[in-house]
Amino acid sequence: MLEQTGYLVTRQTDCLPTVQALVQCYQAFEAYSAAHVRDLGLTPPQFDIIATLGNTAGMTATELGEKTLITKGTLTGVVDRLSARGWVERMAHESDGRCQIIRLTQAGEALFAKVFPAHLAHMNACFAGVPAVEHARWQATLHTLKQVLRKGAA
Amino acid sequence: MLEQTGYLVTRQTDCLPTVQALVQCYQAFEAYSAAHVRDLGLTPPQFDIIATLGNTAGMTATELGEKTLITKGTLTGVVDRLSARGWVERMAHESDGRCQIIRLTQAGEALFAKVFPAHLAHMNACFAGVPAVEHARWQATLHTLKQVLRKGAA
DNA sequence: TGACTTTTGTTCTAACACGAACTAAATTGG
DNA sequence: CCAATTTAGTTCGTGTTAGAACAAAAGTCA
Repeated sequence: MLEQTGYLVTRQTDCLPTVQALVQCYQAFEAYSAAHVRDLGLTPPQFDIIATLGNTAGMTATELGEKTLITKGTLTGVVDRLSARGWVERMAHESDGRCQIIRLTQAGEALFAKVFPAHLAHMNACFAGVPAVEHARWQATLHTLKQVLRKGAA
Repeated sequence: MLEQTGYLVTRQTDCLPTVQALVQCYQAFEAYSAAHVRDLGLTPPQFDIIATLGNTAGMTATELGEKTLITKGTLTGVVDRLSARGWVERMAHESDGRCQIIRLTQAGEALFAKVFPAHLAHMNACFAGVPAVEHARWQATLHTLKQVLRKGAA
């Protein structure tokens, strides 16, 4: 059946190999990155939040969720656990009673100063010897592909 | 401090933009794909398993886990739920008492025949008008990047 | 001002994720 | 042939995930 459609409909390039390559690529990254984050004593979302709050004066939960792509329902729990360990704190917003500012504590800043450079070095080690030109090519390709996927979602 | 290292050590290209582009690209795919899978009444892991078992005579849980990249501990639960809905069944392995064969039931085959082509079409719609050459470029780039990330993990 | 709407964050449910501990079945070595 | 090891799958604990329902605070507009 499928073989006979070629001359009737526009031949559709199969996107499966592309999608599979993307998924496998991402999973390779995730495996490499998450293992190290775990060694640092954090979960990937926890690391994301510490990294996002580092070197800032804090931000609202909504803003933090947008930057880390963590939905608000999930964010509550993750922030709860980070707060319980004394790394972040919630503060009332000065003018908007609905908002709260989430920011690193002193201990959180210390943790950030320790784990962020360490993880960056771990990631860079993976890319040792890769020229900047290659990075530029990768980024261009990934941005194009991202646009295609976002366009489809609209 | 960081600005002064340039002449002492090999200049290290920052991999962060590349990694961020990969993550954003994957999340764009995931959002687009998962929304449709959910509309089909399945979760992404459930769809993965149905798709993997389709057009096969079944396979062991270990094999299924390797193909879908679902950890064995997680797989038990996902298969439990699919089994409860009557889409897959567990069968004893003929020679190895530790193994079991997991395969689609009749209802599972019917589900596969319905949802797999539908989801493939949904994905292909996203890539309408993209020439095969572009797909080839994307796949080559993603494979290269995957190799880099896997090499680091070794 | 006061009803309507939007925004913010929490809570809830169902499901997934991973590693570790565990049982049972096979395999290996001596 | 039997003890030690490996492999297959389940169970368990902790944490993440999305979406939906919810309450409180702001904002809108007549």
